[in-house]
Amino acid sequence: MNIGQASELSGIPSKTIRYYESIGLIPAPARTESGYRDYSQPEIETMRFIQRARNLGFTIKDVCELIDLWQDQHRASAQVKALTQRHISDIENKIQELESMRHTLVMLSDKCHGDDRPDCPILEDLAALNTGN
Amino acid sequence: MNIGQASELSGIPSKTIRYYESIGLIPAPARTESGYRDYSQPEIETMRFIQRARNLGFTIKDVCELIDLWQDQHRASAQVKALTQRHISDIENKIQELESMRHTLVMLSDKCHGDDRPDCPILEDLAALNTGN
DNA sequence: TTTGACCTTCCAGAGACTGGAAGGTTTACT
DNA sequence: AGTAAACCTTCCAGTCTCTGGAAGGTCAAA
Repeated sequence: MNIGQASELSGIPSKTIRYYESIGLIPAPARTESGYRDYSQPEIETMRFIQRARNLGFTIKDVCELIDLWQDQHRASAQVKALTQRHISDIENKIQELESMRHTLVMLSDKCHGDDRPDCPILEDLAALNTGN
Repeated sequence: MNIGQASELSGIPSKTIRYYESIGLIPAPARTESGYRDYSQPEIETMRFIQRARNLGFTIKDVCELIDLWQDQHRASAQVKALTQRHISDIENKIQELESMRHTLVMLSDKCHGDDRPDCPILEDLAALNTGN
Protein backbone atom coordinates (compact mmCIF):
# COMPACT_ATOMS: atom_id res chain seq x y z
CA MET A 1 0.00 0.00 0.00
CA ASN A 2 1.42 3.38 -0.94
CA ILE A 3 1.86 6.40 1.27
CA GLY A 4 -1.39 8.05 0.17
CA GLN A 5 -3.46 5.09 1.31
CA ALA A 6 -1.43 4.80 4.50
CA SER A 7 -2.16 8.45 5.10
CA GLU A 8 -5.91 7.94 4.64
CA LEU A 9 -6.03 4.93 6.91
CA SER A 10 -3.88 6.41 9.64
CA GLY A 11 -5.06 9.99 9.48
CA ILE A 12 -1.46 11.21 9.25
CA PRO A 13 -0.61 13.41 6.22
CA SER A 14 1.87 11.86 3.77
CA LYS A 15 4.33 14.66 4.46
CA THR A 16 4.17 13.91 8.14
CA ILE A 17 4.64 10.18 7.62
CA ARG A 18 7.85 10.92 5.71
CA TYR A 19 8.87 13.30 8.47
CA TYR A 20 8.22 10.65 11.14
CA GLU A 21 10.34 8.24 9.15
CA SER A 22 13.13 10.81 8.85
CA ILE A 23 13.30 11.28 12.61
CA GLY A 24 13.13 7.56 13.26
CA LEU A 25 9.67 7.44 14.82
CA ILE A 26 8.48 5.10 12.08
CA PRO A 27 10.87 2.54 10.56
CA ALA A 28 11.65 2.82 6.86
CA PRO A 29 9.16 0.67 4.97
CA ALA A 30 9.71 -1.64 2.00
CA ARG A 31 9.90 -0.03 -1.43
CA THR A 32 8.37 -1.00 -4.73
CA GLU A 33 10.63 -1.43 -7.74
CA SER A 34 10.01 2.16 -8.72
CA GLY A 35 10.98 3.41 -5.29
CA TYR A 36 7.54 4.05 -3.79
CA ARG A 37 7.09 3.37 -0.08
CA ASP A 38 5.12 0.18 0.43
CA TYR A 39 3.30 -0.21 3.75
CA SER A 40 1.55 -3.22 5.21
CA GLN A 41 -1.08 -3.57 7.89
CA PRO A 42 1.07 -3.66 11.04
CA GLU A 43 2.75 -0.42 9.97
CA ILE A 44 -0.66 1.20 9.59
CA GLU A 45 -1.52 0.05 13.12
CA THR A 46 1.61 1.72 14.43
CA MET A 47 0.70 4.92 12.63
CA ARG A 48 -2.79 4.84 14.09
CA PHE A 49 -1.28 4.35 17.53
CA ILE A 50 0.97 7.33 16.94
CA GLN A 51 -1.86 9.46 15.67
CA ARG A 52 -4.03 8.73 18.68
CA ALA A 53 -1.19 9.46 21.08
CA ARG A 54 -0.44 12.73 19.29
CA ASN A 55 -4.13 13.66 19.46
CA LEU A 56 -3.90 13.25 23.21
CA GLY A 57 -1.06 15.74 23.20
CA PHE A 58 1.86 13.39 23.87
CA THR A 59 5.13 14.72 22.48
CA ILE A 60 7.01 12.78 19.83
CA LYS A 61 9.46 11.74 22.51
CA ASP A 62 6.63 10.44 24.68
CA VAL A 63 5.22 8.59 21.69
CA CYS A 64 8.58 6.88 21.15
CA GLU A 65 8.49 5.69 24.74
CA LEU A 66 4.87 4.62 24.46
CA ILE A 67 5.61 2.58 21.36
CA ASP A 68 8.54 0.93 23.09
CA LEU A 69 6.33 0.08 26.04
CA TRP A 70 3.54 -1.08 23.76
CA GLN A 71 5.88 -3.50 22.05
CA ASP A 72 7.50 -4.71 25.24
CA GLN A 73 5.63 -7.74 26.51
CA HIS A 74 7.33 -7.39 29.89
CA ARG A 75 6.49 -3.76 30.51
CA ALA A 76 5.02 -2.72 33.84
CA SER A 77 1.78 -0.81 33.43
CA ALA A 78 3.12 1.49 36.15
CA GLN A 79 5.56 2.92 33.62
CA VAL A 80 2.77 3.80 31.22
CA LYS A 81 0.70 5.26 33.99
CA ALA A 82 3.61 7.36 35.26
CA LEU A 83 4.25 8.76 31.79
CA THR A 84 0.56 9.52 31.39
CA GLN A 85 0.33 11.24 34.73
CA ARG A 86 3.32 13.39 34.00
CA HIS A 87 1.60 14.38 30.80
CA ILE A 88 -1.69 15.10 32.59
CA SER A 89 0.18 17.28 35.00
CA ASP A 90 1.80 19.22 32.14
CA ILE A 91 -1.61 19.71 30.58
CA GLU A 92 -3.07 20.92 33.84
CA ASN A 93 -0.28 23.44 34.26
CA LYS A 94 -0.87 24.68 30.75
CA ILE A 95 -4.60 25.00 31.42
CA GLN A 96 -3.90 26.97 34.57
CA GLU A 97 -1.65 29.31 32.68
CA LEU A 98 -4.22 29.84 29.95
CA GLU A 99 -7.04 30.33 32.46
CA SER A 100 -5.01 32.98 34.18
CA MET A 101 -4.35 34.79 30.90
CA ARG A 102 -7.99 34.49 29.97
CA HIS A 103 -9.05 35.92 33.30
CA THR A 104 -6.86 39.00 32.91
CA LEU A 105 -7.76 39.52 29.28
CA VAL A 106 -11.50 39.27 29.87
CA MET A 107 -11.21 41.73 32.73
CA LEU A 108 -9.33 44.21 30.56
CA SER A 109 -11.59 43.66 27.59
CA ASP A 110 -14.68 44.30 29.73
CA LYS A 111 -13.21 47.58 30.89
CA CYS A 112 -12.57 48.74 27.31
CA HIS A 113 -15.57 50.48 25.76
CA GLY A 114 -14.40 49.47 22.30
CA ASP A 115 -15.57 52.42 20.26
CA ASP A 116 -13.81 54.94 18.03
CA ARG A 117 -12.24 56.87 20.87
CA PRO A 118 -8.55 56.27 21.54
CA ASP A 119 -8.50 55.76 25.30
CA CYS A 120 -8.16 52.10 26.09
CA PRO A 121 -7.66 50.35 29.44
CA ILE A 122 -6.06 47.39 27.68
CA LEU A 123 -3.20 49.47 26.32
CA GLU A 124 -3.00 51.38 29.57
CA ASP A 125 -2.54 48.17 31.47
CA LEU A 126 0.11 46.90 29.06
CA ALA A 127 1.90 50.21 29.42
CA ALA A 128 1.45 49.92 33.18
CA LEU A 129 0.51 53.57 33.49
CA ASN A 130 -1.65 52.76 36.48
CA THR A 131 -0.19 49.75 38.20
CA GLY A 132 3.41 50.78 37.92
CA ASN A 133 4.64 47.18 37.87
CA MET B 1 22.21 51.69 29.88
CA ASN B 2 23.58 48.43 28.57
CA ILE B 3 21.65 45.34 27.54
CA GLY B 4 22.11 43.58 30.88
CA GLN B 5 20.44 46.38 32.79
CA ALA B 6 17.73 46.67 30.15
CA SER B 7 17.15 42.96 30.58
CA GLU B 8 16.81 43.31 34.36
CA LEU B 9 14.43 46.23 34.13
CA SER B 10 12.27 44.77 31.41
CA GLY B 11 12.34 41.13 32.45
CA ILE B 12 13.36 40.11 28.92
CA PRO B 13 16.60 38.06 28.64
CA SER B 14 19.43 39.81 26.78
CA LYS B 15 19.40 37.11 24.12
CA THR B 16 15.74 37.72 23.54
CA ILE B 17 16.18 41.49 23.34
CA ARG B 18 18.74 40.96 20.57
CA TYR B 19 16.38 38.56 18.90
CA TYR B 20 13.51 41.07 19.08
CA GLU B 21 15.78 43.64 17.52
CA SER B 22 16.77 41.23 14.76
CA ILE B 23 13.15 40.64 13.77
CA GLY B 24 12.32 44.33 13.98
CA LEU B 25 10.05 44.20 17.03
CA ILE B 26 12.39 46.58 18.86
CA PRO B 27 14.27 49.31 16.94
CA ALA B 28 18.06 49.20 16.96
CA PRO B 29 19.30 51.28 19.87
CA ALA B 30 22.20 53.71 20.06
CA ARG B 31 25.67 52.22 20.53
CA THR B 32 28.54 53.22 22.76
CA GLU B 33 31.95 53.86 21.19
CA SER B 34 32.92 50.30 21.86
CA GLY B 35 29.81 48.97 20.15
CA TYR B 36 27.67 48.12 23.17
CA ARG B 37 23.92 48.65 22.84
CA ASP B 38 22.87 51.72 24.81
CA TYR B 39 19.24 51.92 25.89
CA SER B 40 17.31 54.79 27.42
CA GLN B 41 14.12 54.92 29.44
CA PRO B 42 11.49 55.00 26.67
CA GLU B 43 13.03 51.90 25.14
CA ILE B 44 12.76 50.12 28.46
CA GLU B 45 9.08 51.10 28.61
CA THR B 46 8.54 49.53 25.22
CA MET B 47 10.25 46.37 26.36
CA ARG B 48 8.09 46.22 29.45
CA PHE B 49 5.02 46.67 27.27
CA ILE B 50 6.19 43.82 25.08
CA GLN B 51 6.93 41.59 28.02
CA ARG B 52 3.50 42.13 29.55
CA ALA B 53 1.78 41.45 26.24
CA ARG B 54 3.82 38.28 25.75
CA ASN B 55 2.94 37.17 29.28
CA LEU B 56 -0.70 37.48 28.29
CA GLY B 57 -0.01 35.11 25.42
CA PHE B 58 -0.15 37.58 22.53
CA THR B 59 1.94 36.46 19.57
CA ILE B 60 4.84 38.58 18.35
CA LYS B 61 2.68 39.64 15.43
CA ASP B 62 -0.09 40.73 17.80
CA VAL B 63 2.47 42.59 19.88
CA CYS B 64 3.61 44.50 16.79
CA GLU B 65 0.04 45.56 16.17
CA LEU B 66 -0.48 46.46 19.81
CA ILE B 67 2.62 48.64 19.81
CA ASP B 68 1.46 50.36 16.66
CA LEU B 69 -1.93 51.01 18.25
CA TRP B 70 -0.32 52.12 21.48
CA GLN B 71 1.74 54.70 19.65
CA ASP B 72 -1.10 55.87 17.45
CA GLN B 73 -2.86 58.77 19.16
CA HIS B 74 -5.80 58.39 16.79
CA ARG B 75 -6.43 54.71 17.32
CA ALA B 76 -9.93 53.48 18.03
CA SER B 77 -10.12 51.42 21.20
CA ALA B 78 -12.40 49.11 19.23
CA GLN B 79 -9.35 47.88 17.31
CA VAL B 80 -7.54 46.94 20.48
CA LYS B 81 -10.63 45.29 21.89
CA ALA B 82 -11.17 43.28 18.71
CA LEU B 83 -7.58 42.04 18.75
CA THR B 84 -7.94 41.12 22.39
CA GLN B 85 -11.17 39.28 21.86
CA ARG B 86 -9.74 37.29 19.01
CA HIS B 87 -6.93 36.33 21.33
CA ILE B 88 -9.32 35.41 24.13
CA SER B 89 -11.20 33.22 21.72
CA ASP B 90 -7.97 31.46 20.66
CA ILE B 91 -7.13 30.86 24.29
CA GLU B 92 -10.58 29.48 25.00
CA ASN B 93 -10.29 27.07 22.09
CA LYS B 94 -6.93 25.93 23.34
CA ILE B 95 -8.32 25.41 26.83
CA GLN B 96 -11.17 23.35 25.42
CA GLU B 97 -8.75 21.19 23.52
CA LEU B 98 -6.58 20.65 26.59
CA GLU B 99 -9.60 19.93 28.80
CA SER B 100 -10.72 17.31 26.36
CA MET B 101 -7.30 15.66 26.34
CA ARG B 102 -7.16 15.84 30.09
CA HIS B 103 -10.57 14.23 30.40
CA THR B 104 -9.60 11.27 28.23
CA LEU B 105 -6.20 10.86 29.84
CA VAL B 106 -7.57 10.92 33.38
CA MET B 107 -10.18 8.37 32.42
CA LEU B 108 -7.55 6.06 30.95
CA SER B 109 -5.15 6.62 33.80
CA ASP B 110 -7.85 5.76 36.34
CA LYS B 111 -8.51 2.51 34.54
CA CYS B 112 -4.84 1.53 34.64
CA HIS B 113 -3.86 -0.27 37.82
CA GLY B 114 -0.27 0.93 37.44
CA ASP B 115 1.63 -2.00 38.92
CA ASP B 116 4.30 -4.35 37.58
CA ARG B 117 1.93 -6.33 35.38
CA PRO B 118 2.02 -5.59 31.66
CA ASP B 119 -1.67 -5.22 30.84
CA CYS B 120 -2.56 -1.58 30.46
CA PRO B 121 -5.82 0.06 29.34
CA ILE B 122 -3.91 3.14 28.24
CA LEU B 123 -1.89 1.25 25.66
CA GLU B 124 -4.94 -0.78 24.71
CA ASP B 125 -6.86 2.36 23.99
CA LEU B 126 -4.02 3.84 21.94
CA ALA B 127 -3.83 0.60 20.01
CA ALA B 128 -7.63 0.74 19.66
CA LEU B 129 -7.97 -2.96 20.37
CA ASN B 130 -11.38 -2.33 21.89
CA THR B 131 -12.91 0.65 20.18
CA GLY B 132 -11.86 -0.23 16.67
CA ASN B 133 -11.67 3.42 15.58
C1' DT C 1 47.98 42.88 35.34
C1' DT C 2 44.97 39.66 35.56
C1' DT C 3 40.73 37.88 36.45
C1' DG C 4 35.84 37.75 35.82
C1' DA C 5 31.84 39.61 34.20
C1' DC C 6 30.22 41.92 30.82
C1' DC C 7 29.43 42.74 25.73
C1' DT C 8 29.61 41.55 20.38
C1' DT C 9 28.35 38.53 16.10
C1' DC C 10 27.06 34.44 13.94
C1' DC C 11 25.46 29.81 13.54
C1' DA C 12 22.73 25.90 15.00
C1' DG C 13 19.01 23.58 17.28
C1' DA C 14 14.62 22.98 19.48
C1' DG C 15 9.54 20.82 18.23
C1' DA C 16 6.56 19.36 14.90
C1' DC C 17 5.57 19.94 11.00
C1' DT C 18 4.37 22.33 6.19
C1' DG C 19 5.18 24.25 1.56
C1' DG C 20 7.29 24.22 -2.68
C1' DA C 21 10.36 23.00 -6.48
C1' DA C 22 11.94 19.69 -9.75
C1' DG C 23 11.38 15.51 -11.41
C1' DG C 24 9.86 10.30 -11.95
C1' DT C 25 5.58 6.84 -12.12
C1' DT C 26 1.09 5.14 -12.51
C1' DT C 27 -3.57 5.23 -13.93
C1' DA C 28 -7.45 6.42 -16.61
C1' DC C 29 -9.20 7.85 -20.73
C1' DT C 30 -9.26 8.85 -25.38
C1' DA D 1 -0.25 4.65 -28.31
C1' DG D 2 -0.54 9.07 -26.35
C1' DT D 3 -1.49 12.18 -22.90
C1' DA D 4 -3.05 14.39 -18.79
C1' DA D 5 -4.06 13.98 -14.03
C1' DA D 6 -2.85 12.29 -9.93
C1' DC D 7 0.25 10.00 -7.73
C1' DC D 8 5.08 9.38 -5.90
C1' DT D 9 10.28 10.79 -4.94
C1' DT D 10 14.05 13.93 -2.68
C1' DC D 11 15.71 18.07 -0.87
C1' DC D 12 15.61 22.62 0.86
C1' DA D 13 13.42 26.35 3.26
C1' DG D 14 10.20 28.35 6.36
C1' DT D 15 7.13 28.49 10.41
C1' DC D 16 7.46 30.42 15.64
C1' DT D 17 9.97 32.00 19.51
C1' DC D 18 13.49 31.71 21.35
C1' DT D 19 18.01 29.42 23.46
C1' DG D 20 22.75 27.66 23.57
C1' DG D 21 27.32 27.93 22.29
C1' DA D 22 31.62 29.43 20.11
C1' DA D 23 34.99 32.91 19.30
C1' DG D 24 36.36 37.10 20.43
C1' DG D 25 36.30 42.24 22.24
C1' DT D 26 35.62 45.48 26.61
C1' DC D 27 35.32 47.06 31.20
C1' DA D 28 35.76 47.32 36.31
C1' DA D 29 37.78 45.83 40.40
C1' DA D 30 41.48 43.69 43.08
